[in-house]
Amino acid sequence: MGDQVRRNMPLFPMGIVMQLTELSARQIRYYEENKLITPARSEGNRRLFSFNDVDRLLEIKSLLERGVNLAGIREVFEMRERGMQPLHPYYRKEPTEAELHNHLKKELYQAGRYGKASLIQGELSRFFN
Amino acid sequence: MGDQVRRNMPLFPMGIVMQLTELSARQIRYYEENKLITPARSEGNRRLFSFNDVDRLLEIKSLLERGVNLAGIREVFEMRERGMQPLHPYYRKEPTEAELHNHLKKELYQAGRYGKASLIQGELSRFFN
DNA sequence: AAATAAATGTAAGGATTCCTAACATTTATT
DNA sequence: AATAAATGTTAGGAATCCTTACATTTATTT
Repeated sequence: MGDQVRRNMPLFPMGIVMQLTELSARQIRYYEENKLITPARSEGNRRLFSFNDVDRLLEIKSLLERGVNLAGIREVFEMRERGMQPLHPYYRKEPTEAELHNHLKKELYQAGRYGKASLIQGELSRFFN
Repeated sequence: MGDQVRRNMPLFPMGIVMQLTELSARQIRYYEENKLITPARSEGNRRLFSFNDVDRLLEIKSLLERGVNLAGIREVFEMRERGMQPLHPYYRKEPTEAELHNHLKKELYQAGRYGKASLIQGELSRFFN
């Protein structure tokens, strides 16, 4: 339990995360804009990223490289949060039904391969122990 | 081996390290001035601290709270680096002989107690796994 | 193929964080 | 009391990051 706390501690500034993930500031901010990450902020409004944030960014990058778009990635994350059960159309809100689900399925289908393994392609935290 | 690499990665800016250690910027810079830590620098000359740096700072703080002065802490660190063998007066340079050794010994003597355990009193890295 | 949308680049202006240097203060040692 | 050690405080300047807006590239849709 304290583990999640630690992994969520706001620690890294933008510059470091850019190096760690090899993403541009623009990309990182755009992903935040799209609710894929929610880094903390300093008193002066600067982003402070946690291990979990960095992990997420690495995963986002990996999925993007596999051709999944941001909407798809959002789905993946939501699925994970809801406990791995894929969303049923019945529970969907407004804009879709099976479409999005199928779309995602299709996207993920041809993605069952290896990531680029740019350096770390999973959990950054596991990198530090 | 890659472990040491990771623990030496420059990751944290001054502000975060201040929070993590509850030390002032002045203190941290002063300890660097006295060769107790050697944080990396960004291209723009900003300090970037590693896990090892933070660990060291926490240890410095703990030793200071136990009454050890900076010279004593320097000795402790040197001893550790040289493989735990306490320095023999014979090998000392110029300014001292048994004095410093005794001084240190005396300092450490009344210090065989518990630290304040401000939050983390050992290895920060162990905090993240 | 043209239009639209998604993802990223780039630039400007401003705010925050950090830097060094210098001097002041507090605490301990001589 | 004088000196030294450790820390505080302030000033001026530089680096990093912020948001906003517009441009470009790439993919999708009509």
